[in-house]
Amino acid sequence: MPEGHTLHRLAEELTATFAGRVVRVGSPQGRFADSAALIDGQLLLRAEAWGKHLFVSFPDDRYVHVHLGLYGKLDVHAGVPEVPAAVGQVRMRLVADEREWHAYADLRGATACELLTEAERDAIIARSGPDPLRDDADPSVAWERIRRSRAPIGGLLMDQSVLAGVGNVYRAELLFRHRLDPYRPGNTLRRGQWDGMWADLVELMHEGVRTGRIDTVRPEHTPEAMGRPPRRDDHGGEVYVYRRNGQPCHVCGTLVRTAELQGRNLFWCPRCQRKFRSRAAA
DNA sequence: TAAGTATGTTAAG
DNA sequence: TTAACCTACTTAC
Repeated sequence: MPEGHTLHRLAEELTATFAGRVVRVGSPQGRFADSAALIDGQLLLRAEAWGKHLFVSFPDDRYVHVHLGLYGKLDVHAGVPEVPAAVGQVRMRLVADEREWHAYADLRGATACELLTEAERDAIIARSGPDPLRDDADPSVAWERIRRSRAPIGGLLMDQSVLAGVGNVYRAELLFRHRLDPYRPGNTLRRGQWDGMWADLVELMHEGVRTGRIDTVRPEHTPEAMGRPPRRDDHGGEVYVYRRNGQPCHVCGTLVRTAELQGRNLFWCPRCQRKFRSRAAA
C-alpha cells in the first residue's frame, strides 16, 4: 500500500479519528514501549504526512514518526463497539476510549516508529524533496535536481530527496503516461515536460488519496472502454505497465518489459516509451 | 507447508 | 551492491 497517497490518507483518517482527544498509547509487541509511555494519556494534536513519512504530534513538541516501509500497515478502526485485544505483532496501538465512542489504530511491520523532537522532524522534512500532495510544494526544487543530473529519470523519480511520496507504481505509470524511456538522463528533459509530469502527479495522487488506490489509465483505456477484463490482483487499481510485464500494452499491444534498476523492478512499454537517443549519438 | 514476492529505507561491506 | 528489517499475501510443491 504505502506510496505517498497512502500516508496522506492515513494522516487524514488519524486526524479525523483522534485529533483533540486524549489517547492511550501502547506497544503490545514491546519495541515502542518506552516511547509510548512518554505520550500515553496525552492529547493527540494532529497527524500530518510529508512524502511517505507520517508525523503524529503531541504536546511538548513530541512527534511520533512512522514510516511504513515496504510492508508496514496502519489500520484505523473508528466507532467500534469496543476495543479488541491486540492480535499479532502490534508495534503501536492508539486508543481513544470515550463513554459511548471507541476507536483504535494498530501499527504493524513499520520500518520506523519512533518518538522525535520538533527539530528531528524538521530535519526529515528538510532532506525531502517537494511532495505533490502538499499545497506548499515547489516543483522547481525537484526540477533543479533533475535538470542537473545524468542519472536516469526512472531513478530520479524514486529518489525521495528529489521528489517525496512517489513510489514504484506512480514512477512506472508516470513515465508511461508521458512516453518517457525510464533510462533517459534527467538532464535531457525539458522544463515543459517536467511541468506536465508534476501537474499529472498532483492530479493522480490526489485521486489516490480519495480512492485509496492507484488508478492511472485514461478513460479510453479502462476495462469498460476497451472491453477487457478488469485487473484482478492485490492492488486493485487499473494501470498501464506496473507489474504487467509479458502482457500486451493497452495502447499498442507490445509486450510490457521489466528490468531491475537500483534494486527495484522497473516496468515499461518499449514502443510507447521509445529509447532516448542523444543528439550527439544521432 | 514452504517459498517467493512486495507500493521502502538504511547501514554495512 | 547486498543484507537486513519483519509482515502478509500469493504461488509452488
